[in-house]
Amino acid sequence: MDKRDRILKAALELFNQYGFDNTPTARITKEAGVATGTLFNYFKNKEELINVLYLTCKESLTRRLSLGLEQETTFKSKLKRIYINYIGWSLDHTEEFLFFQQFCNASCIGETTRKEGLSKFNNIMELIAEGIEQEIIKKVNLDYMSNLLMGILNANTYYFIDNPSLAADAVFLETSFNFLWDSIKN
Amino acid sequence: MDKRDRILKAALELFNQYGFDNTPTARITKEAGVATGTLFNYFKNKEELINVLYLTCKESLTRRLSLGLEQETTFKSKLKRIYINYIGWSLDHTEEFLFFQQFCNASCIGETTRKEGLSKFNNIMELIAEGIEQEIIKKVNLDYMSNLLMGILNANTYYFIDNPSLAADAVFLETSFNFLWDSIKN
DNA sequence: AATCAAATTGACTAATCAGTCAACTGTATT
DNA sequence: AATACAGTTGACTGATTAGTCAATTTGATT
Repeated sequence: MDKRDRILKAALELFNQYGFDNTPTARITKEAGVATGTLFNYFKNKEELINVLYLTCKESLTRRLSLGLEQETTFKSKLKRIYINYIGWSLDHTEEFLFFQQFCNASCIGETTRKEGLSKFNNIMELIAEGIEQEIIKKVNLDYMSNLLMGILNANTYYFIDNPSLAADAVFLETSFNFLWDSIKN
Repeated sequence: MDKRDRILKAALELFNQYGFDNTPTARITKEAGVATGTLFNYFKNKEELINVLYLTCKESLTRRLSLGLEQETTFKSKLKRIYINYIGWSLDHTEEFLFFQQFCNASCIGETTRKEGLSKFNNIMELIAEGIEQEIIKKVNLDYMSNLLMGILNANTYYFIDNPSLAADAVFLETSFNFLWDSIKN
């Protein structure tokens, strides 16, 4: 792993544990095993570091979300695939998931970064819009629907992270998806 | 309003806007119109200040949640009352709601404070447990259920805060509750 | 071996901030 | 008027930290 990656990895863990402002850059570089100055060779400043981290994580997540999506034929099965991919990614990348939860609304993430991150969800938003149009799910504002879906999704994910053994339990995974589905289905 | 209250109010707004570590105590006292030393007459240190703030807000919320609850007779109507009270409180106390969202898991809130805050929800947890026992709502782990309920509740609340005009719309309020109810009902 | 550029280093600086404390103020009591 | 005292003040201190930069190392090329 090159120095840039080691810095990103150390920053991820330390930002999660201590927060952005309570993590000295000296601590990050020490954890990464490089000199304090090296961080500023790869990143203009501490803010750029966390913004790069944000986009890197988001990209990793969105790649995972579309995995196997083309095989699914119905709206419900597509949504379920996304649901399972989201939880799977979060269990495989717990640090990254928790990083999002903590920093998705933090002011150290710039407006540009946030928008770039959101745009990666465009195709999912389109899928949901279709579901509403075709009256498969309840007819409400798209903003409302996506907001609610994220709320349910994250609540479930937190639970699976706290109880990782349940994630292997296909029955419970199905049950948990039904909480989401029953909420929105027409 | 006495100086203590002015300090709490200023801290609430500034912590929300800039975060705990990015809010100098000097800024809080300036906003409150008192000297920098005065903060430390009322609070041992900056951490005690945010912990007191947390418990003060939580108490205000829990008082509101039980408002008119005794008039409701069925499980569903009780839950709906709590739902409406929660959203109503959050709209009346947006700063306090956002404070919770930002700091409920922050490390500056002590373990003791967090436990004391959680205990205020005990009677609501009991209500939910009854709903499960009586098979009115789906049979799952109480932790899972409360986690999911909070997720749906907060997602809805965020939406109402962003679209305050909708909160006066009784039909939409009903619709939004049905997303929650349909998710959990048996 | 000699040369050069790019990467890396870590001591250092300028700035910031939590909390202290000696001095001051206003009010109550005698 | 004198005394006492709780509340308030804000200049100050010791500690911390983001970012700099001149010196050093590395590794490729001739």
